[in-house]
Amino acid sequence: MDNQYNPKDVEAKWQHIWQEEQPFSASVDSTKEKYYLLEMFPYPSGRIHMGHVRNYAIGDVVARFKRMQGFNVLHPMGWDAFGMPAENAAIEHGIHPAKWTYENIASMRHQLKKIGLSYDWKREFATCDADYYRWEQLVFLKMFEKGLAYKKGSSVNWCEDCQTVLANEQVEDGCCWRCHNQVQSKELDQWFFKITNYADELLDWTDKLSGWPERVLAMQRNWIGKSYGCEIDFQVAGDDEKIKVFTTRPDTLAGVTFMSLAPEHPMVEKLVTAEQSQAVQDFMTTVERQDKADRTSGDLEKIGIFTGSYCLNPFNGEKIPVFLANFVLMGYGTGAVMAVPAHDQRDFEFAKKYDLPIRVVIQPKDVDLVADQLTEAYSDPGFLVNSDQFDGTDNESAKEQIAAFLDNLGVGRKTVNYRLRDWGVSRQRYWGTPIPIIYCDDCGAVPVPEEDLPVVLPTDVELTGEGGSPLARHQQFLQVSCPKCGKTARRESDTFDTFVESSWYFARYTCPDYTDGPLDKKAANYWLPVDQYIGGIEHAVMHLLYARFYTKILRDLGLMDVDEPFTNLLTQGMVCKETQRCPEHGWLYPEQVIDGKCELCQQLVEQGRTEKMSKSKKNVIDPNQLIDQYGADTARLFSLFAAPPEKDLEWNEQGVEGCYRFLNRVWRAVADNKELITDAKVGADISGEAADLRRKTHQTIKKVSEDIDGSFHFNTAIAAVMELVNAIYAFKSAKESPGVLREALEAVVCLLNPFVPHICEELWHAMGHEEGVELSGWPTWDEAALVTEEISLVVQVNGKVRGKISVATAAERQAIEAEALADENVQRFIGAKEVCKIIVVPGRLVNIVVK
RNA sequence: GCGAGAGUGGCGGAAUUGGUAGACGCGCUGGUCUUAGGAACCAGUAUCCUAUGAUGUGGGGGUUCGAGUCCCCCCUCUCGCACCA
Repeated sequence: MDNQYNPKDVEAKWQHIWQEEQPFSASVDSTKEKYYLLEMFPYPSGRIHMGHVRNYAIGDVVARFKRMQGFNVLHPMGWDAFGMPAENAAIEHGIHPAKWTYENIASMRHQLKKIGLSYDWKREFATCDADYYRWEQLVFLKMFEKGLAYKKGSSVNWCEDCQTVLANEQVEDGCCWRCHNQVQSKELDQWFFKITNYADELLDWTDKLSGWPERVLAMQRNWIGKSYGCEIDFQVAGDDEKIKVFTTRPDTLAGVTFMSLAPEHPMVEKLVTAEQSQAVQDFMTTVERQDKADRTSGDLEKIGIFTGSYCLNPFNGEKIPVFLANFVLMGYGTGAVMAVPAHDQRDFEFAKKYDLPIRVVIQPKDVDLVADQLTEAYSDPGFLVNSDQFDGTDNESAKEQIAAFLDNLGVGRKTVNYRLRDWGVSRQRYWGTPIPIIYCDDCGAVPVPEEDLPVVLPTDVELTGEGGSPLARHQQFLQVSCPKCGKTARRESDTFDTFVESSWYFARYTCPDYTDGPLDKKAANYWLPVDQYIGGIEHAVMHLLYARFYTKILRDLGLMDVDEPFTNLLTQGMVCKETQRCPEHGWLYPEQVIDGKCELCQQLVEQGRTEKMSKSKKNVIDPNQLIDQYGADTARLFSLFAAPPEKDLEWNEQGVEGCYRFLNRVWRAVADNKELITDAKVGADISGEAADLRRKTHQTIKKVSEDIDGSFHFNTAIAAVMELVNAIYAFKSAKESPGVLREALEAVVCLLNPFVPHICEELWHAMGHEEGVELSGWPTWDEAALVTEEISLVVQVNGKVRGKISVATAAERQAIEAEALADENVQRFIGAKEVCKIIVVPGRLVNIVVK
């Protein structure tokens, strides 16, 4: 072997071998315990960035570790290939989205292979492959059949100039990102998935996903937003119509002094009287303007307007005014709120502003609330007052009793409300999965017959960014005959939200080549659920919730038998770097700064905050350059060593060099001792320095095993191996005990293999092994080697360290106490004081308590 | 405002059940070897101090023989949600 560590040659060699021999391809084997490891697949933007390197390095550690432990590991990779950037590239550069996407995939695949990740590349697919999305179309048809996919009107951002629908991220300050025209809202008929049917199951399982970070579960619970309450009908005065409200506080019903409706409420037109018509018009204009301007800004002033109508409180028949209020949302509850100013802060502020009555109906025990002296709403528990037969009842039981009372009268009922809305999946875009529906004037929305799938996305389109989706103008695509009646019909031109593809790709990896349906049930049931899923926290709600929902859909369609897709979830932190700025040239790339000066004008560079690596701030490190300079193993090692996976990682060039130095040390440790350790065995009786190194070796095996397994403390695992390497360098009895040295070196190579696989394979073979290091298995520690004859204990006097003693491992308590008391410095601190207690913590310390 | 998490040397970060605070790495200091070194190796590196001594894990209380760790109050920061009726 070479005396010099040369990462380029070593990495090229092993990557070639892995390419040829495919040692990481997995197959169903019911005799072995499976382990499905998955990292969130990337969008093929064209370039790998440091966030990817970190994400995939973390995953690869687990994959290689589990494989060494003997698990049957599935570790696939693919491409989340539909989406807007491909269309934008087409508009800007005239490249077809398909060409752009597949070229990006090819270059990113090449980059990923240079990192040396242990993927089963045979399972790779892109979601824009018709072989993938055809099954998504089939699942959609089944969902349509079961009423889980349905159509309803919904508004989108619309640019009149470009004649196109805009995604939220294409709207900047209420204007179109391309032409800066004011964005309008437009009502379109769109497809929805009935995720609300699964709201309870999705919520209930959040208590059972013990392998997920608590904050992700909290975010999902919050998102689902289940609340228990009551729906109450308020009769409109002088009319048959009723206004339905949802409230979580039926106990405050007697305190209702007005009603607030969302400005978009369907009954508004009917309720507004002639006298109020102009005022309401003005109000509506204000609110519309506000809506756009305030989407990004914070608090909004609470404003409202009287409709001129009244409704009746079903509890006491009181006539109360109906207002429109800007803070009432049509999307939550029923879009109408019974206002109780004494006990709800928003209602309180509103009542104060418009001089509406306030009536206290909940009294706390200790203070006496007086309506016109309140400075804020009282929303804590208490007893009912001003509520007729319910006076004196505590408000918690009053919730039940009043709900029952209303139910009896037929004007109210207990209900459950969710913040979660159904999932809108229609996108007026080209680069996505076509929705397999045909519209017929006579038959309505007709599903494409299964045998006609896939509905293939046509490639002969022109993207201009104007005039809406190219599919909506593509006559050959649009014109079909109705599958039911044969008449001329029109194909759906919308495509799916790309979150649909990412909601089941993990299942398709278990059987990517299956041609008889979306999933090979046997393979899916063997591999799923994913044992460990790894990705960014930014997907905490949308992607992860949709994937959970879709899993339940696939289960209920009988395609597989799992309830939840991901048993354990790891959300890794961002990769950050210090920003640098030139007073004249703005943000600078790291390589533009030479000795703290701007390369363009020699001015002193200002050091900015450490922020997430991003092109716009130019605080980026290109993984390709890094790998060229130091090799993939160094890049991997640094991203695993500098911070625990779930925390943000601060990039530091000197830290990278430190990792490179460490790998050099490891290399030399083997190279320098190669002859000496050939065929060396651990001797029968070893003592002194050799026993110490052997203990260190086995301690390290234990520590690294425990740090990786389950807890992902990669940084401390690597630190432990560094200590072992330091011990190897300090070992002076190599000639006498080459076997102990060999054992230590082999441990280093095995333990490091999941982190830096190229160098480890090379060193493993250099040490004379025929088989690969992965096949050698994960090393196990020998408890006997951990035992020492003597241990060192700390002696404290009143909790402060005053000395150190060395005692036999098996020493009795009495002997330890005596030894501790005999220590000279300890005696000095005891002095004339009385020893009242001696605490002995085995293996740790002795604490002498004196008075 | 609500929810979640965090605050430890010059820096990134370590510290099972409460049990030697600062592992490991970076940086820095000194040394060895070298024509030279930004290579390699060795030693040192929380603060104060003459000290075998005192202080020290955001601040203030408390529990304990003993608190970075447990309890109470407060401060700061990060993330998520935000008029949710």
